[in-house]
Amino acid sequence: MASTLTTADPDTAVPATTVPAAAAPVCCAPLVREATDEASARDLARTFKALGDATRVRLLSIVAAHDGGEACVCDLTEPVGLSQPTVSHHLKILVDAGLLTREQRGRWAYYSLVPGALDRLGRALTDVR
Amino acid sequence: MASTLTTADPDTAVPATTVPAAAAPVCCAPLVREATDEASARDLARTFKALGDATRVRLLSIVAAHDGGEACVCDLTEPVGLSQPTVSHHLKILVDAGLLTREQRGRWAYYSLVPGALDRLGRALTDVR
DNA sequence: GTTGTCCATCGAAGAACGTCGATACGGGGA
DNA sequence: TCCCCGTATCGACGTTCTTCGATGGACAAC
Repeated sequence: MASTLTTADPDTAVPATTVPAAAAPVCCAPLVREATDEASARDLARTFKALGDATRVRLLSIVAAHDGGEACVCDLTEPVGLSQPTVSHHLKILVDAGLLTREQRGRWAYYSLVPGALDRLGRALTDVR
Repeated sequence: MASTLTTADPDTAVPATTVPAAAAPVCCAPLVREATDEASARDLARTFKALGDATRVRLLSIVAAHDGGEACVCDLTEPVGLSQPTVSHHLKILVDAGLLTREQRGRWAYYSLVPGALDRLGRALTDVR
């Protein structure tokens, strides 16, 4: 007890751990007023986890700052000071998170930012406010 | 080879792995045009890592949506369905990341969002573009 | 003073992560 | 055709993370 005396917990807290989605009781839901549901939180966390490593942040930044907004693996191993397999591993994580795209051209694999990905993520952050 | 023919790598890439900071060659640095340096990347990644867990995203959201924008631990254990020590642990991580503040009032510890933290983080994201 | 409640810390167990060397695949050039 | 070069994948190792139960400290009520 004492957990239900501060707000209307029985409305959302009790089923919040198991409720899948849906609902949207009233119109124009005020941002994330009723707290992000479990599925959305998992999706958001998945993307943030991809950015939760200094090497990957640097890779993203280097790719963005590179000529034409794209770079191959051979351009990235030296700046981050890691082995080629490790860089490939990090790039795959960024691709899986929807932040980078991979395009094979001849022998080289070129990575570039997904256009609206970072903006969308940034907007999700200000929504949680 | 082949790694230096696409851009001016020798200018920044070679010492980029060891250079601490400073520099700022010209005025008004164009956002993160020359790629985020190692220290900034580490700071950013530290914050993103704090958001890289679904439980912590939900905690942040629940706190924000709570009455007065604050909540005590007893309000949070039930919605996320985890033990009290685990919730305390996650809250500490969010506080250490500068996303939440803790205020002790009587027996209760109230957590609330740090005002500009999420906005600042969101702006850092759009800057990397 | 004693008891009960709220919360943080401690120690441990299991899972996940970052990194590497070795290896395999695939396309270009000789 | 054969070899070289750029990447991805595999297996392994050490570290970090998530979670729990148990414990201890602080405050309020009796």
